[in-house]
Formats: sequence, C-alpha cells, structure tokens
Amino acid sequence: MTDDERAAYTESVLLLVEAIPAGRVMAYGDVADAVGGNGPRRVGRVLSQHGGGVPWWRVVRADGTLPPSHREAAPAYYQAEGTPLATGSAGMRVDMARAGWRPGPAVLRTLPSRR
DNA sequence: GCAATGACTGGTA
DNA sequence: TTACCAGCCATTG
Repeated sequence: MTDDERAAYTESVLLLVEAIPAGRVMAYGDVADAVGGNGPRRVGRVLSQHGGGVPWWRVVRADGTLPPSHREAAPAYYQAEGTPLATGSAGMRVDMARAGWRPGPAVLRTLPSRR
C-alpha cells in the first residue's frame, strides 16, 4: 500500500469518527467496512496514532466491550452523552443494540477512500 | 527480510 | 445473551 493511500485511509477514518453523533458508537469492524478498510485492526492502529483529535471513545469493539486504553476515560464521556450502557462481568460495556450507529450516504461521500 | 505486536472479530461453550 | 479462545493482517523494530 502506498503512502498516499494510507493517508487517505487515515483521513477517512478520522472523518468518519468525527461524524459519529454524541451518544452513539461504532465498532472497529463497522468503521473498516464503511471506509473500505482491509481489516478492523488497522482502524485501531490508525486511531492509536492519529486519534488524538477525534471522539475516539465512540469507537468500541464489536461486542460492546471497551479496549483497555478506553476504560480509563471513556465511561465519563458515555455518561455525559447519555450513551446506552450495559453491565457485565468484565466491567461495563456499551449497549450495541441501542447505541450502534451506521453512517448514511451523505457521510460516506465525504470519505476520501470512498470517493 | 523476518519476527513481534496490537485501541479486533467471529465462532463456540 | 455473555464470556472465553484462536486466528488474521498491517505496521513497526
């Protein structure tokens, strides 16, 4: 993959994450699918490096549980935004059935890698 | 160029 | 419906 494509992919991920409404979340796999990504893990890597300027707490694992790096600060954001939560043995997780969000065509059009 | 690493997913219990 | 286990893939050292 070229540097150029990588940059477009990174930008697409960041734009998409910024487009997620407050109180809603997306799974890494959903993000990868929306931007045409090759794998979910890549989305995580992009956010770990460039996610400083976007609402990264609105991106969670497919089953609603939080990555270790999120458990610290994310819960505060969820409470503040009224994100649907559920509680499990592994601590807390997001109620994906209610909080799950999918980008519309208008949003997808703004993604470089989708254009 | 090879081996290790990670902000993950899907299937099974 | 939730929890646990093994596989995948691009990036980094």
